[in-house]
Amino acid sequence: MDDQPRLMHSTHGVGMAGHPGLAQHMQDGTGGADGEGRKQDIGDILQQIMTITDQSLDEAQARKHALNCHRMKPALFNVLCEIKEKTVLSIRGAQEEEPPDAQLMRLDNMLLAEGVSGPEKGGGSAAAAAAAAAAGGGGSDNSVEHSDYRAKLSQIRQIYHTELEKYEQACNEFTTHVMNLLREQSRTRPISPKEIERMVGIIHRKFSSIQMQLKQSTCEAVMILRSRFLDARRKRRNFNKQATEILNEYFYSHLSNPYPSEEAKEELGKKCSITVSQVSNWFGNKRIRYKKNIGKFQEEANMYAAKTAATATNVSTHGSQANSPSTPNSAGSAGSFNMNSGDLFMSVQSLNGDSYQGAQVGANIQSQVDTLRHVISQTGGYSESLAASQIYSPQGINANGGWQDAPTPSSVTSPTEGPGSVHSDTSN
DNA sequence: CGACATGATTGCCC
DNA sequence: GGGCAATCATGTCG
Repeated sequence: MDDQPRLMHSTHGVGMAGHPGLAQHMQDGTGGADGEGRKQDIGDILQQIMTITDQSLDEAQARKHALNCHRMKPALFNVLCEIKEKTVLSIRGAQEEEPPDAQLMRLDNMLLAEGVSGPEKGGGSAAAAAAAAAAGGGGSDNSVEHSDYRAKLSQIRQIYHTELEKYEQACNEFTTHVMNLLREQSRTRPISPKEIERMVGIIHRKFSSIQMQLKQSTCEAVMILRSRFLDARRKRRNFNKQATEILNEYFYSHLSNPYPSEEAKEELGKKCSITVSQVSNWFGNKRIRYKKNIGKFQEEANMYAAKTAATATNVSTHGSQANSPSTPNSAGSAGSFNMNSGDLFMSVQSLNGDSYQGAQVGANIQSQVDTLRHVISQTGGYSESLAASQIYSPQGINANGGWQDAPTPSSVTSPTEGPGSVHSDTSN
C-alpha cells in the first residue's frame, strides 16, 4: 500500500513541479544529474500508467478521492479550466454563432398552416376545409375525399407529434445524461459549467437538426397528400341532375341578368350540394356557352321557361310574387332570389319565334303567356351577332355580347327584387 | 373510339 | 375581385 503515496507524489510532480521541470530540462538540452532524477520520475509515472489497469476499482476510487481532496486541486482545476476556455471554447464559440434558421421557420409556418403543428382540432379541419374549398369539393364523392384527406392529415399529424415527443424525450434524456457525466467528470478533469452549457447547446442543435428532418419529411408528406387530393379536383364529376336542374332554372329565370349574388350563390350551392365557387364556375360556363350558341340552348331555355311559368302561374294565384320552383321557401327571405316577371318574360318571349313548338311547353304556359303578352310586345331589336338565330331573340344580350337588364315593367314586376337581380353591369 | 358535354383552371381585363 | 374567354381534362354517349 505504499504505492499510493508514491503515485500521489508523482502526480504532483507531473502536474505542478514535474512538468515545468521537464520543460526546462528540455530547453536546457543538458542531461545533468538533476535531469537523470526527472527521467526517473517520468519513467515511474509511465510505469504506473502502464499498470493502472491492473489496479482494482477500489484502488482507483481511493486514488480519485485522494486527488479530489488534494489541497491544490481547486486552484489547479481553475487554471486548467481557464486555459481550456481561452483556447478551445473561444475558438469554437466564435464559429458556432448561427443565424436564425429561415428554413426551419418556413417549415414551422407550413406545418402550422396545414394544421399539423397547430392546435388540435381547429387548425387541421380548417386546413382541410380550405383544401376542400380550393378543390371545390361539395358532393358526396368530395365529402368522401374530404374526410379521406382529413383522416390522412390527422394520421400525419399524429405521427409527427409522436415522433416529436420521442425526439424531445430523447433529447432531454441525453442532455441530462451528458450533463451528469460531465459534472461527474468535472471532478477529475477541467470542465467548466460554461463548457457543459456549450455541450448542451450542441446536443440541442443536433436534436433540432433531427427535428428539422422530421418537419421536412412531414411537410413532404403533407404536400404529397395535398397534391394527391388537389389533383383529384380535376377528376371532374358531373353535377347530379337535380343540381343541374336547379341551376338551369335559376339561370333561365334570370336570363336577363344571370349573375347570382353571393347570397344567391350560397343558397344555390346549398340546394345543389356544391360549393359557391362551383356555382360561380357553373354560371360562368353557362353564360359564356349560352352566349356563344344561343340557338343550341333555346330548347332548354323554353323548357325551363315553361317550368318556371307553370310554377309561377300556380303561385301567382295566391299572390303577386312568383317564386322560382327551386326556391319554394325563399319568398321574402333576404337571401332569396325571387324570380321577377321580367326574367320570366326573357325566357318565354321566344314563344313568339317561328321555331317555337307549342307542344314543347305544356298547355299551362298559355295563361302565363297571356299575362305577359303586353310585355312581349316590347321586344326590342336583335343584335347582328345573333343574326344566325334571330328567331330566338334573347333580349338580355346586347350587341357587344354582354348581358343587359331586361325591361321590367312595374305592372308585372314584383316590387322588391331579389338580390340575384341587383347586378347591373349593362351599359354599353 | 371519337365527338361532344361539362366542370375546372388560367390569364387577362376592368 | 369578379367576369370573360380560352383551354384543359374528364365524363358520357352513340
